[in-house]
Amino acid sequence: MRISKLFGKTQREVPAEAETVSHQLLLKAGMIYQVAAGVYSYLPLAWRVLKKIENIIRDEMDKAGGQELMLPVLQPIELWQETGRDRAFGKSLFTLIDRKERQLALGPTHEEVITGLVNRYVDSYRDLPILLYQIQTKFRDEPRPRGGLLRVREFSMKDLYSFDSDEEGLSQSYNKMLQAYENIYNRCGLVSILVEADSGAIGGKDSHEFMIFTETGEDETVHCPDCGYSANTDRAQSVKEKLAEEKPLPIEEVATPGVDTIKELANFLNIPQSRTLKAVFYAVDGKLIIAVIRGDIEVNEVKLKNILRCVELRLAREDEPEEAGLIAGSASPVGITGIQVIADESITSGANYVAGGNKPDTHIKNVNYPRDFEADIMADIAQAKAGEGCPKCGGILTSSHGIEVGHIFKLGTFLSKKLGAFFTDADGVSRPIVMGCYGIGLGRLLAAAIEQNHDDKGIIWPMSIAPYHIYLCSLYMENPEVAAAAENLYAKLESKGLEVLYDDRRESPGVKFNDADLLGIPIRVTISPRTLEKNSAEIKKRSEKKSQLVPLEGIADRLAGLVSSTQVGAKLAR
RNA sequence: CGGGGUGUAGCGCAGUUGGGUAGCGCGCAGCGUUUGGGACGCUGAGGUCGGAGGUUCAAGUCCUCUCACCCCGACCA
Repeated sequence: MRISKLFGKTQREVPAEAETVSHQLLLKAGMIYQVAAGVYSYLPLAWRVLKKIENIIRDEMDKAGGQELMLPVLQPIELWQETGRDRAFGKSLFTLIDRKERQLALGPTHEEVITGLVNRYVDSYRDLPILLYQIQTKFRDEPRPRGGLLRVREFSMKDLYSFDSDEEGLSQSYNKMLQAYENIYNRCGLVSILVEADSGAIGGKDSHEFMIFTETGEDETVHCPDCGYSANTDRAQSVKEKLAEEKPLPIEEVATPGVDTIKELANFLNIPQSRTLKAVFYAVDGKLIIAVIRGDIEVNEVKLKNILRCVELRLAREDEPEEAGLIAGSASPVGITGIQVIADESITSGANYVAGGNKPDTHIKNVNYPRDFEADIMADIAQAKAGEGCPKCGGILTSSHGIEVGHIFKLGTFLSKKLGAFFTDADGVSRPIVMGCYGIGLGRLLAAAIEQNHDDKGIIWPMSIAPYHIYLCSLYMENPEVAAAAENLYAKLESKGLEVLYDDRRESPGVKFNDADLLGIPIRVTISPRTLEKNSAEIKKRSEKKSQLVPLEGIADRLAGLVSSTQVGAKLAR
């Protein structure tokens, strides 16, 4: 491809609104164009990258035994109502009304549709297992699109669905996908890590995410350097600081004027925050509840939501506890009735906590569970954080930010039961199909690749997903010898099947070199009067500082070798 | 939805306080001189100042309403 003909230009300046590196570089390189919030056009360079990623994914899915098919974006809303996932997705579901006044959803994912399809064609255990996948556009009306391609409302995604006759089969399918995903990230030149995850609106039991660590990642994970335990903080467990056991003392009121946060309370009484009990109010599907947890620990809302099996969970507004007759700032479950109390397991150890007095400017000392209050539900609703103990081995957890580039789920049978997808087993008994699903967002993967592979000059594409292999940079195109040599080499490289981006513009060297660095093509070949004096061209890898002068004689073969030898990228970390 | 912010030429911004002929840099077009790390000179094109309503002799600037986009929280590939 000649740059003089390429649609899209690099830009010197980039809109101030772009904050993440990948967003800035994609805009600066002229690879994407924003049409609306979370909606982008891909220009040719970005599209080439996306197709390369897609082909790697397709290849690995096929190798794992997947069969590709195509499913509709338009889906009747009834299908979503049948599984109840219209409520789980809530406002994220794009819906529209057709001319006959029927409500349709734009598919945010395709479990419902594919299960219906499988139901029609699978009758017997002999038809199982089966792995089906599609790579296509999905729609989610995200509350807040952000970070360029990292979080958008319309995006290309690969989803594979597995259908097995039992849990054992599901595990096998799951492991196949696990391996395929590792291969995908590896081939895309990305270092990813597998972490335990929450399944969210998709539903199901076990799920894992593949994370790419970056400074700007929106997900937080904890991990244990000792045993390798890794989990998204959405679901991570941890061993909290242990408190000394004490003999329970009698309850005692204490005046605490002007104190209404845990921090103030601890300071006021000169005790650690871990000796206090915190009461957090949530509105759960319109109803008020209290979450009780040790003062030094945060409530994990994902865990809480899962336990309550609710659709909407949010922190209560300030006026809501008051309306219920509760004193925000001095609230506790002690002596409270008529409101659901969910307590964290952390409060079962330790003793003689300080809790709210349910009266203004008053707290109570020596509160002990279960002596002084009851919990309707006792569960782990604690947020894990770095420095706490590993739940598996007791090591010290660390944490890091990352981008979720893949998510796999063991769905089990809840969708097949709801949608009536049953098969007949070897004993002639009708059973629900055991399902799994496995997703990768292509655009996000593209953005993550940039997040992980760039420097202050621009992108550094891994060879396997680079839009082109070679940036052919000819300096002083008006010099006929340069032009002739460059054209000659361009033709030769293309004839060898190499993908060449040929900078044939009459621009100054500075412009060309800067664009080459920005666009991040893995290998740069420069031809100029200077190199031609020695019958040579200069070869430089984008990822390295040094360059070398190479004779034009045989250079095409040499470059072909260089391209194939740099195909495979980083190894997967686990 | 809650909080914060921004809308002026394709892009980056100034001008708004205190109303008075719409500006700068980049980019774009033409000519010339240059050029191994974002060159220089001259000439030129390009703007419903996000939109609607209002105040005023006069509105980018003041008032009201509204829309879009970005950032922080709840959601996800």
